[in-house]
Amino acid sequence: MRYSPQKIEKKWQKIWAKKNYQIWHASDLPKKKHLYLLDMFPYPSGEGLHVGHVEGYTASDILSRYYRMQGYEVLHPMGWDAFGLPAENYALKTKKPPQEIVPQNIKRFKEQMQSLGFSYDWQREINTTDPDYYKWTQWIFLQLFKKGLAYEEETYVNWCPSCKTVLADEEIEEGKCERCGTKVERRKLKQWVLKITAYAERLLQDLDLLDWPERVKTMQRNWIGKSEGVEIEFKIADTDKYLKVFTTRPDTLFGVTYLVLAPEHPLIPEITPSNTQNEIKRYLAESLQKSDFERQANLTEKTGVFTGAYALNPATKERIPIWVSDYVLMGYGTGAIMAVPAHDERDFSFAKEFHLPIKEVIAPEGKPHLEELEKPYSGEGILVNSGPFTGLDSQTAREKIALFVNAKKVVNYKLRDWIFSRQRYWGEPIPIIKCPRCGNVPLEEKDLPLKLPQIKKYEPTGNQESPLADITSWVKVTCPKCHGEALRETNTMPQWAGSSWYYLRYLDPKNKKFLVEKKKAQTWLPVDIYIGGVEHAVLHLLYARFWHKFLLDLGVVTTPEPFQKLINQGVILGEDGEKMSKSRGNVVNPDTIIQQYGADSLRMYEMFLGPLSFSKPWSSQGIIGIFRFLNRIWDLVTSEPQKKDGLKLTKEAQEKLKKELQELERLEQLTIKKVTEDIENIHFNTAISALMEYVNRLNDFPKEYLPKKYLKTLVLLLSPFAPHLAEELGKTYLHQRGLISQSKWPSYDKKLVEEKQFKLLIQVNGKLKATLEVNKGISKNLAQKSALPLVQKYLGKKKVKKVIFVPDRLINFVI
RNA sequence: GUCCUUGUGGCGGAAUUGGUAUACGCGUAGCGUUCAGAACGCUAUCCCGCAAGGGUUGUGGGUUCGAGUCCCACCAAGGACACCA
Repeated sequence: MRYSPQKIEKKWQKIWAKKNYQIWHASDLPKKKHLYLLDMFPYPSGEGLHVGHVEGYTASDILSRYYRMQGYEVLHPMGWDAFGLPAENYALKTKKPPQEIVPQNIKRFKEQMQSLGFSYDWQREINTTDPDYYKWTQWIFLQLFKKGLAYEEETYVNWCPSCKTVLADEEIEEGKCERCGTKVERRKLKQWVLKITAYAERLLQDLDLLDWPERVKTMQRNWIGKSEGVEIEFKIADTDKYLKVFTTRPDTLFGVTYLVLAPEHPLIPEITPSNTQNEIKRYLAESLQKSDFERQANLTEKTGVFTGAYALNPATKERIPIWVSDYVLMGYGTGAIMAVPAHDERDFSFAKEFHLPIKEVIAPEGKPHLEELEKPYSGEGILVNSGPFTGLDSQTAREKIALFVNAKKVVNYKLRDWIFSRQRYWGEPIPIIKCPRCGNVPLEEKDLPLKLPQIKKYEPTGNQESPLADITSWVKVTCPKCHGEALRETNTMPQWAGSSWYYLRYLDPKNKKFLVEKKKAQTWLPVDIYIGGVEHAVLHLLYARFWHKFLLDLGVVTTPEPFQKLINQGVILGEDGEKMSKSRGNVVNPDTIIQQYGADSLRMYEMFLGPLSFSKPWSSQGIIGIFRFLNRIWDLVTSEPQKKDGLKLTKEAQEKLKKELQELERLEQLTIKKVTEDIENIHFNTAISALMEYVNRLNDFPKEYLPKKYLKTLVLLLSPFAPHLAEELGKTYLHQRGLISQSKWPSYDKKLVEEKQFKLLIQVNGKLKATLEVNKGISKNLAQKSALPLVQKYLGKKKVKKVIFVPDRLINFVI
C-alpha cells in the first residue's frame, strides 16, 4: 500500500476527537509536573488560516506532544480574538451583523486547525466576543475605574472626516485613512484613558525576570523610554511667574540661549504681550490643526514664533527670548524646553533657522572652537564658557549645576497613557453610565455583562460617537446612584482589551463567579512558553503585562509576570522572497497543501525550513522533499522483509552484521539524544535532519536483519512532528497497543552514546593535516608520539616550538 | 537620524558554542528502471588543479597555538522607533 495522508489523517483526527478531544484535556489542578504552552490566539478573519499561523501553532503543538510523552500535564488551549475592525468593516459592506459573520469564521478556523492535527484542549475554547467572556473584560475595567486608573480626558485623536470616525494609529497609512484615503485630521475629543504610566517603572524593571528574546525586551524598554533628569525653573522677566523645563543635561545650562514652549502650553496666553498676540494665535491655530504625521513630516525644517516675552537664565541671569514651536511636545516633560543649540541637533537647526545665538559650553578636549560651530556636539566633554564651572567634566558638572540652581531630580517616561475608547460598534461596551448629576457612574458588578445590542446600522453617527448612540432604548437609563435620567457610555473598548487577559480565562473558562479561581491561577501561571509573531512585541505584550500587574495588585493572580518564556516565529515569505499578499499573488493556502501532501508534510516542512525565528521563503519544491521523506518512512516501516530462508551466513558475514548492528544501536541512541535536545531547545529543523540521517541509515541496512525496535524508535521520535503518520504506522504496522501520542518518549543510555575511541585531529599551526583513530583518555605524550610521524612531511626540518594538546580532541604542533 | 537583528554553495540552512566549514534538504548533471513519461533508486555536485596540494564563511584589521564563532572599523540587507529635550 502507498502512503496516502488523505486517508490516514482524517481517520486519526476522528479518533483524537473522541469525547471532545479528551486525550488532550488538562486537569484544572494537576498533581504531576505541568506545563502551560500558549499560542497567540488568532483574529478569525474571513481569509482563513495562513501558513504563518501554521508555523507558530505547529511549533507549540510539537512541544505539547513532546512534553506529554515526557510525562507532563500540558495545558494547550486555543481561542478567538474576535472583536475588532475587519468584522465591523465587513458588516458595513454586506449589512450582515458581525454576530453572524464571526461564528462562521471561527468554524472555518477551527476546522482548519483540526485538519492540521493540533492537539488543543478544546473544552477550554474561549471567544472574546462571548458575553460570558467579556463580562470579565468589563469587570477588569470597573476595577481600574475604581482604583482611579481609568479616567476620562480630552485628547487629540485622529479623525477621518469622510468615514466620520476616530482612527487608531494602526489604521493610518502615511497620514491618510487606510480605507478611503482621506487626509486624517486632528480633533480634540473626550476619551477613556488607562493609566499604564502608573506601572511604567515596574513594567521596565520586571523585564529582567523574563526569558524573552533580547530584541523584544529592548523594544519594550525603548517604548517605555525612561530618562532621568532634572526640572529647572526659569523666571519670566518682568513678572513673578516661573517656567519649568525638563532636561537631562543641566551641565549645558550656560549654553541656553532661548526657551521653547509647545503650542499647547497653558502659559502662552499669559506671557504673550499684546503686540505679538495675533501672530502667536495664527501659529497656534496652524500647528494645532496639523496631524501628527504632518507635524513630523519634515524633521529638519523647524517652524516657530517669538512670543515677545523673555526669561532669565538662572545661572547667568541673562535675558533670553521665549519662543513657541511645535517641535516641542506637550505630552513629554513639562511641555517646555531650554534650548542649547550648540549641543542639541534640534535646537541647533531651530537656532539656524531663526538666527538665534549659539553658545558653546562643552568641548571634547576643553578647548572651545574659535570659528562658528558647523554642527552641534551632544557628547560628553569639558565645560567651557560656564563661569565657575568651566573646566569641570560634563558629568560632574551635571550634578553641581543642578545643585547650584536648585533643580529637582525628575524621571520621565516616553510611555503615554493608553487611549481606551473607540467610536465603534464591534467591541466591548464600556460599563459606565454618564449621569448629568453624578458624573461617571460605574455599573454594578451584578449587572455585568453589559451586552452589546444588535443593531441595523453600523455607520458611525458622525457626531463623534459610536453607532450605539443611535439606539435610544439602550442608551437611555436611570442612574444607579440618583435614579434620575442618565445615558450610557457609547464608546467601546479597543481591540487589545480582550487579549490582555485571555490566558487567564483558559484556566477556568466556565467559572460563573469569577474570572479565574485563584488556586488555578497559582498552579498554572506564569505561562511557561508563549509563541507568536514579533508584531506584538510592544502593544499586546505590554498591555497584557500591565493588566497582569494590576490583577496582581488586586490579588487575582500571584505572579509578577504573565509570560515567562516568549518565542517569536519568523515570517514565511512568498516563493519570490517577498511578503505574502493577495496583490502579489504569492499566497500559499494551507488547505491546498494539505490536500496535495497532507498535514504531516505541511507541519514538518514548515519546521524543516529553518530556525523558527527566521524569516524564510516558501518553496514548493522543498515541501516535495519532505513528502518524499515521509514516503520513505512509510515504505521502510510497511514493507515486508523477505523471509530469511535456511541459508546460513558465513562467519565473516555474521561478524560484519554484528558490527553493523552495534553501530546502528549507537546511531539510534545518538538520534534519540539529538532529537530530544533539539526539541527542548526549539531547534526543530536540526531535529528533522537527525531523523533523516537515521532513516537513511535504516534504509541502507539489510531489511531482513533489521530489528523492529529501531522502527518503533523512529515512529516515536517522529510523532510530535508528523502525528498522523506516526499513529498509523504504530498501530497498523508495529502493532502498538495504545496511541503513539500517549506512549512514553524514548530515552537513551549515556554510556552507549559515549564512544571508546575518537578521531584525534592532528594540526600543524592550527591547520588540520591528518586524523588518527585512538582510544579515549590518551595521554599527551602518547598522542604526540603516534601523531608526529603522520605530519613529519609538513614539519620538515623546522623545530616544533610548542605542542597544544586538547584531551580527547586534537593535537597541534606549532612551528 | 537612533536602536536592534542578520550576512556561510545556485537556494533554505548545519557546524559539539573557540577545535574536521558546507551536515540535512532543495536544485542541477550523469546513470539505472521504463515502450515512453511520472515516480523511484544510484553516483556526483564550494572554488583552482590531471594530481599532489592549495584556497574559501560580506570587506579590512585585531586577539589566539587555532576564528564562521570573540573584539574594532567599514559595507550590505531586513526590522522597530522616530523632534521624547
